[in-house]
Amino acid sequence: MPELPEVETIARGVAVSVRGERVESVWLSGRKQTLNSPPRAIARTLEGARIDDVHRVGKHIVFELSRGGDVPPPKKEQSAPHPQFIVHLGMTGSLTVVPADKETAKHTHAVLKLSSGRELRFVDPRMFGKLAIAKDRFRAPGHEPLDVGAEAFAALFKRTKAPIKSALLNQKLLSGVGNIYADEALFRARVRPRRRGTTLTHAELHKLFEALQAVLNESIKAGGTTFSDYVDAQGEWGNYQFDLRVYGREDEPCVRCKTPIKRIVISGRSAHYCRKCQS
DNA sequence: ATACCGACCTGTCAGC
DNA sequence: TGCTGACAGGTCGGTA
Repeated sequence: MPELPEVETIARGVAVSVRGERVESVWLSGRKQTLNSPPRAIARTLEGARIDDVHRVGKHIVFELSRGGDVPPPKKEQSAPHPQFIVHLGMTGSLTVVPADKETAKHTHAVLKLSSGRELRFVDPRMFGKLAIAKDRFRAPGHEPLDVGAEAFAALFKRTKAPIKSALLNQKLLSGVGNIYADEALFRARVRPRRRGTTLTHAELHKLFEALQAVLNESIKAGGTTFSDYVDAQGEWGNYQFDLRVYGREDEPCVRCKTPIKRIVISGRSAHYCRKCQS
């Protein structure tokens, strides 16, 4: 489900709701595939911890934890940085902060009881999402799409032989771009998804860089894209689905030239483009 | 080293 | 109505 703009929207919403809260207890569904750390480590790290902040790294949501007010840590751990709680939403994950008496949704895999009496709930029907604990300074494998410079961006794709569409989805290059925004950025830059990175000119790479920044920033402003089930921390829908120009518009007329939008499959993912506008 | 492919899961929708 | 197959916003490990 969620790509960078959706994850950013959720992280901001969750941050406003839970900053400063203490985690009183943790319940996990026990489904192992939803966890990337042992359940005991997750419970032990979270219980009693204070949530200092919540932010996005790539497609991950990072909770910064501390134990302020507790007994000071033993000396050897003095320099140990604060642990982090990492949430990846996969395709269908959602994270909401709700009153404790709200009915528990099907496919709920984690519930954090907060000091305010509310609960932070992780729901994920397809179980592609993951919960984990990081020791400190969690890093995404690739560059942040909104922080990378134009030259670094160009260099990244200039040396990859894969179709540019696949390269944009490769989280080791850029962390945060998914299927929707890859298609949208390629359309705006007028680049065909099957073009190999090595064949792109510097001008094309530069246009692609600008296009990607634009679609991501515009979508964050709109609160992300809602297709079926995505909602932010407050349960609100995003609005960027109304601004999509190619994604999900197979056979509909191109907004620029009226040619029907094509859908093809590139390494197992659908790619949408205009065969006239994108060369 | 690089690049595809299936697998991991459940839900929904179109077509028969 | 109900079955079947295709498809879905993501990522991983195995294989060529």
